Amino acid sequence: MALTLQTIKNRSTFVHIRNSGNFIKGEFINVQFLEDSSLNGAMAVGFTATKKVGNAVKRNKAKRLMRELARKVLIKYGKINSYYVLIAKNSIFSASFATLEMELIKLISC
RNA sequence: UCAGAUGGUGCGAUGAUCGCUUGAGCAAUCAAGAGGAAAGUCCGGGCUCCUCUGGAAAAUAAAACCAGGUAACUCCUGGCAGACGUAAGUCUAGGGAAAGUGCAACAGAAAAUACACCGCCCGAUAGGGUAAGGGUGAAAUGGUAAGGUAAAAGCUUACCGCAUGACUGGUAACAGUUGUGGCAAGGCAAACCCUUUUAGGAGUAAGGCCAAAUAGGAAUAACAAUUAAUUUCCAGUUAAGUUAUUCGGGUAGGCUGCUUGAAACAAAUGGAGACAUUUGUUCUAGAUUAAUGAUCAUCAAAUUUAGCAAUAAAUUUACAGAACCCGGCUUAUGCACCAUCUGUUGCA
RNA sequence: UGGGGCGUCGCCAAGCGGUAAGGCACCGGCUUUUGGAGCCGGCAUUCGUAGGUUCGAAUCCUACCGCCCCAG
Repeated sequence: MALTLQTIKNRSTFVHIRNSGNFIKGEFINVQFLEDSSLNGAMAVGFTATKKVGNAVKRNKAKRLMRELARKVLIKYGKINSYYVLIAKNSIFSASFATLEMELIKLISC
């Protein structure tokens, strides 16, 4: 499977997704989702950890966790030609990795 | 044993699987990959650009016991003085109040030139002498004792304090000894200020290079049946216009700056120490939505729960993430360990 | 990266070396049949935190914490 996972790097695309995409609320992470046919069969992921999550160490840790989740979950279950933005919540550190996986699968599939 | 002082060290280890960043390689793959504070951005430098021929003064800001260390510092080391502590030790913006200006609520007679409010003494009053006694205040113009006097007073003497000359020790700050003076010079300079010393400004988003699209600029050539100016007409010229080519500036973006450096480690030598010198070995992060993670196993540590205990289960560790680079300071920090030292109690 | 400012009662704030003004809100009382309005009284013990200077600090100095603004 030749599915490539791009990362979103521009602020303008983040704003675009936030304005026109869907917002799905979860227990540990929130997801923003937008379908776009101009991606040519790829999938793009962005990660957001605000200052509410904690200091720099905690924000980095949250991003790493979400990156790992994206690699394991989104490649299998995600839709092609779509943007995903994962937003960390404060409770992400209290959950184990397996529960996070289950949560993300549930959020994506609905 | 308990309580403390100073200085220092470490932060999980090993293996497997899946991944991330950089470098090398055609490729397979191989190698490397966060800290003592990376933090706050509080100081000092390197590096780069700007201003200036070079300097000086003013202004502003900072520093302020002595000697040394350092590329430099407001940093560090050693010492001196003062304060605190039973002690080991700790702390100190620690120059100048006799250049000048200013401040001190309330209370108190008086808060700074003691014009004496009460009191004491002389005296018939007027007036004079007197800082010993008022009980205020944070602070009241040397303290105690004796002599002295009308009452008093460094007025005199002794001791203590203070100031100052000389000598001795010390590189010096300073300390000690001894003589002299007879108390003069109250406090606040983290109030203004004075003295001495230091400082040009901006920052790697500095600076350098490459360079789309769009818009605009310049040059050259061509087109003219157009418009305007040259008083009118014709020709010419100039300025507008269109097309083509070229040029440089420059935005997005990219490359560089970027990691070999006052470098790290080890040993020896010098020094009381900070530190310096020599020799050897090593190359040790370079991201830009910003790289170190996830899962499993064993061992080690901590916490919680259950248990009389052995032990079992769960959770993972404190503070915290490089962003041009060094030297410091400050702040945040759990646990374990090491070295030297002090006091107390008990025993010998 | 560099520069500047603020923090005082629940809210808005004055004071800038000598016992922390005021307004709104809140509480109690008076008045009223009741409420409102009015009148009287009450409400700051670490002046963001810690240390220092001083006889004395909200005020001066130093270091932290939080918030806001400006330039690039």
